[in-house]
Amino acid sequence: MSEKFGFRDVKRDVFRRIRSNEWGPGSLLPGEVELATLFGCARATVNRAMQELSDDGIIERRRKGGSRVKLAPIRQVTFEIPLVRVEVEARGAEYRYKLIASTVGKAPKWLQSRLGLDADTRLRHLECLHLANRKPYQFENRWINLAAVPRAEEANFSVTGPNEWLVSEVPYTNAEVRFSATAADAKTSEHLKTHVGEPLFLAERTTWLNEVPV
Amino acid sequence: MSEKFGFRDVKRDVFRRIRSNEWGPGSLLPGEVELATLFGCARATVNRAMQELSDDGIIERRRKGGSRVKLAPIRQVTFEIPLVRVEVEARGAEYRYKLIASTVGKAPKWLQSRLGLDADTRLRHLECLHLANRKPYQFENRWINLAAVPRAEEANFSVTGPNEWLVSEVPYTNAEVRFSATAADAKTSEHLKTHVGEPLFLAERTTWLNEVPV
DNA sequence: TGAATTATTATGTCTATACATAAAATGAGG
DNA sequence: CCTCATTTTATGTATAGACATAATAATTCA
Repeated sequence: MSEKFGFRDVKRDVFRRIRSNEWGPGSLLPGEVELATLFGCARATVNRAMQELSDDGIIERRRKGGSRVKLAPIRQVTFEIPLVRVEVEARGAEYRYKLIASTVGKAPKWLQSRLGLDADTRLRHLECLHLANRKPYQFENRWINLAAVPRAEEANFSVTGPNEWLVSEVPYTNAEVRFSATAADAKTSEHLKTHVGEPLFLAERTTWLNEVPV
Repeated sequence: MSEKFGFRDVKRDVFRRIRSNEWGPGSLLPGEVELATLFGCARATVNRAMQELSDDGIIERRRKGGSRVKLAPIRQVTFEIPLVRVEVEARGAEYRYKLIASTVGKAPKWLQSRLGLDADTRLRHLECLHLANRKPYQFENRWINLAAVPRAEEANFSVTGPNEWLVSEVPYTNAEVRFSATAADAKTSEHLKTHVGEPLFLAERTTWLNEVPV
């Protein structure tokens, strides 16, 4: 017989019908009760399925007036930022890490204004190189706000990179990531990522990753 | 008195405690029943909250053995790919679109192998320019698989860009997006996005976006 | 002792029911 | 015909209770 329909099945099936154009973009699709009887399950089950489809950006829902297929799909992309080490090792390459420079001091002006820091905020500045098979893979240029992460002042980054260190020390950071591609001169081609820290406990991080073309 | 605790409140509060390091990275946090009594709500409510935190990549859950705070936060980033037009207009600039070239023919070899197409798959090739305040903003170089979207053969792209057209015509495409920054010579700096179509009805799309530095 | 079996436990999911809420539809006055 | 109050309706959320499932812990037996 037909097995039980769980919310995953419902979700899958609704999604299938959307893809197959049975329910086209913008069209109003059946109400939860209707779908519930159609699939032979409780409304709550359908609800969860639809909720997730909504979270996934497939459909749009409004009280009274039902759910409709979103006009513009694909608009959100989620992707992961792997640790460099993991990234390198995933390619079967040998990972190496090298600390180039490490200083503690005040923030340069442009950084102050960009992040809204006090003039006398002390930062630790690190420059490190990540290597894959002995060849430069990524250059990491990082400022760590010592007011946010005091322990970073004494940490030893000669073995472990600051990224991995932070990940294991700092609970959570609200990150804002921005990508832009500027014309690449020999040493300055960049993906620029800016992590702006959360108010209370959190790190404010700024990272310039200069990717050397493979 | 204390208002009712909904799953949002639970989620918020648990998240707060994680950020404040009350429950640090890797630590095991209380079970659902415990949290339920703590917040004075049903287990199902807590469950939903935790489920979402899990979806958001904040915590990790395992049957028997509870939920723990993820070691590596921030690893996923979700961002949106806006329509170029919207993006431009959001900056208060005047949007203009211009079709440069439009041909129909077979796929070049490198494209065939990249997407796994038949040798005689017919594609429509478009080159368009998106302008902001009369200045070039983005160059769009797009191939549309006519086997997947037959109607694209007759569509007129002189007024509406192919992206917007597709969005309104094609139900859903499973997209794989890849970014890379190659050294930018005058006309070829690129974000490369590859959309691999879904089996049945879906578009296979390939888009090179050459961003001209502002 | 070690491997196989069973019990325990936390999460995963479904259900029926109830009430809340936002928005559309309706209807009453003006 | 317009405006405002009222009703209707689909989704949003909470709940108790039940069973499923996976993984660990405990126990049994060879």
